[in-house]
Amino acid sequence: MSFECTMELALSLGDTPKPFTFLDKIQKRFDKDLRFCMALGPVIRDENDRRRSSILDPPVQLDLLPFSPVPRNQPSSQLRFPWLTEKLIPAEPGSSDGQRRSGLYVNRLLREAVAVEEVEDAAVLSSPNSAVSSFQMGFALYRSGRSKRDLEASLNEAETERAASSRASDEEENRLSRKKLRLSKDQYVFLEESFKEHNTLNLKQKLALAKQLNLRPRQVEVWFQNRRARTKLKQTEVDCEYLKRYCETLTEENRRLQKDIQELRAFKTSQPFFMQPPATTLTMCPSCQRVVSTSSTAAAAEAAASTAMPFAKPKSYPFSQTQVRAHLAAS
DNA sequence: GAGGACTCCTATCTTACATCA
DNA sequence: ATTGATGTAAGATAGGAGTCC
Repeated sequence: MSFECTMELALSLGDTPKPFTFLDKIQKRFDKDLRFCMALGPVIRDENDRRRSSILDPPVQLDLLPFSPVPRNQPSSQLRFPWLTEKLIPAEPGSSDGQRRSGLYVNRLLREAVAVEEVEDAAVLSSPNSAVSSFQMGFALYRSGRSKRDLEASLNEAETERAASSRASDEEENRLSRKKLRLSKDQYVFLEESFKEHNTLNLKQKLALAKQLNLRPRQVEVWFQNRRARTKLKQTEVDCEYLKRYCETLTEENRRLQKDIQELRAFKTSQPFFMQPPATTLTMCPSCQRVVSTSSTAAAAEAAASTAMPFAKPKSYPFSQTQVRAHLAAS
């Protein structure tokens, strides 16, 4: 049960808040178990506004002043405002902490209102905040003793009534705009197939796809964006794994070559007069099993030493992904 | 060159859903 | 069988950068 009334909007600034006169009037007129509710809703001026109101209603209602538990002599500035508890209105997706704590998400309502227009004319709006220009602030009293659950239930009830009187498409859009979309399997498969063909869309393709899948163009656009981002992420993970394995292979190879160098040096020291290096030495890469010719053993040793720390100071990655994969596949 | 429209990328939030104790 | 906690995948948003006109 609610009571509509006209009242003064009192603001108290500074350190010595004065008691609001309308509080006395209210408490004399009604029983003491009252609450004060402020509502934020759309101005309904014409049929378009009325259609929008099916999305925007019920107005955001804020339970401001719990009269009964607060002693009369307590300064109103010390009242705890319930919208700071984050309970009355759910957090807005993507909002900053500051916005989230405020619990009042006008932008959300604005966007939801815009969503209706977007569906109606398939226009892609780049600035969703521009469509709804004005709100009216309404004040109402309602009897306390009702929990927030009751309040929400009554809001839902009111919303149901309003929704029933609005167009079916609005109702559907209202539901969709509040619930997260889950693509059907068919939609998903179709989008996947499209993505395989081309992972970016031009405007024409996007509109065609949206029409075919009964989605909004923006939804198709977002799906492709997310798909690209997650494909890239997975590819990065795969590449990272490849590089890790390649690095391990090189490290092992380097360790073995260092050991060979030590053995050759030891051999050279023990038999200096018989150490006549051949003009050409054939060596085999242990990973890819390719035979490599070098002009001398010393050159081979030098070449081996130069690969000792291939990732120590990389200026840039020296191999293409294809080369790395071919190398790993061969090994 | 300035500015608007548009797209893409990236980071992040939010929600639906699955899994498990 | 149910339920709450938790993790993950995916839809959605915001903001910055680049491009085109």
